[in-house]
Amino acid sequence: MNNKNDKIPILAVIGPTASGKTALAIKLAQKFNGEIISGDSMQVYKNMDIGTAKPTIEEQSMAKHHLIDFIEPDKSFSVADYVNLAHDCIKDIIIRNKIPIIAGGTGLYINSLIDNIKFTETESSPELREQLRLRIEKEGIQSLLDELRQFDPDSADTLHPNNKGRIIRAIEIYRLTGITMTEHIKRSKLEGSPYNSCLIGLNFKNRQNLYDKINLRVDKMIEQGLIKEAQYVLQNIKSPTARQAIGYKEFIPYFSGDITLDEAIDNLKMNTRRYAKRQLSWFHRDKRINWLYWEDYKTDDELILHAENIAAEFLKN
RNA sequence: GCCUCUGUAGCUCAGUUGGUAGAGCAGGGGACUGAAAAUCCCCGUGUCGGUGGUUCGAUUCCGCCCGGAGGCA
Repeated sequence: MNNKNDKIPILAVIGPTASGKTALAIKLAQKFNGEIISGDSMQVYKNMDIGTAKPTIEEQSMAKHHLIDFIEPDKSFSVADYVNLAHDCIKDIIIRNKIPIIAGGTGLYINSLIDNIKFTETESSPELREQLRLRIEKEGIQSLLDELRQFDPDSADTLHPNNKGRIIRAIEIYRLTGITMTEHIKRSKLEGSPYNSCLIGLNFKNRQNLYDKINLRVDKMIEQGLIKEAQYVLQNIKSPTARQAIGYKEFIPYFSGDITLDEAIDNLKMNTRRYAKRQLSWFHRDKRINWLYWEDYKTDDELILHAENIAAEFLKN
């Protein structure tokens, strides 16, 4: 008897940015005695509160939040770090007899966690990447593709020549571990997952409604002082990770006087919309997700009630 | 009131010496295994303002009408 009852049950609230994940996750946590584990690649960083739409102090007081606001923006952080921490987090929550609830919009992180994707021990090498980047400048991308093809023809065929980052990574992983990207992906999935997860996806039927929400939220962020926060982050933090975050990078040309504030805000809204679209692309391929659309309910409470029923049904087993 | 310019994709505009049209941006779809809020790929049918006329054929030429900008009174 090796059915799903042997597995650890976890709830997950996913969806594009500004779809209402935080609020629903808190409701579920309150209802089912749960604790929230963030599935967000940017909310892990300190000093980036407004721009990453981190749960407020008040929201954090309503439910215990994990993996938020704990790492210096100058430190590097990756999926591998995330899953290690999150697995421990889940263990801890289960021991204390509570329900783990994943909430976030970083598809790669969340899928890697719930599907128990295994990463190698070896960390990445910024030096090697820089070296390969320089080689592209000198010799062109074809040179790297030729090298890659010698040991990993599958990756060489699949990767688009313009996708330099992935090509560099495919070479890096082989040089560092002796294992090709193709082989690594295969092995990463071998173990199977210890979790049985109930995935609730939040979205709007009309894209425009999502975009209205996004635009509105950006305006709110500005009111809350995003410009000041961005100024601080851009001045004090050199790591590329923090500076590439939406809500910060858009202000670089504003602070340098190249565009107006209104232009920066418009760009921020646009980049957030595109990000939401990419998030949806990622989540759409996961057929396990129970999608709930706000327009299908007369009130927000009705959607929340429905989500609670789905979760209750799931947890019963 | 008269004169000139103008009306083409959601926006800014090309263009067709008459054979029903194309760029940029916006937007849409997709990929994704150690910086993923990153990185990358694919996608352009729209009553060519309306209506009559000339023509085998009009978005293109002509008339009238409607909308916009400027000039003269």
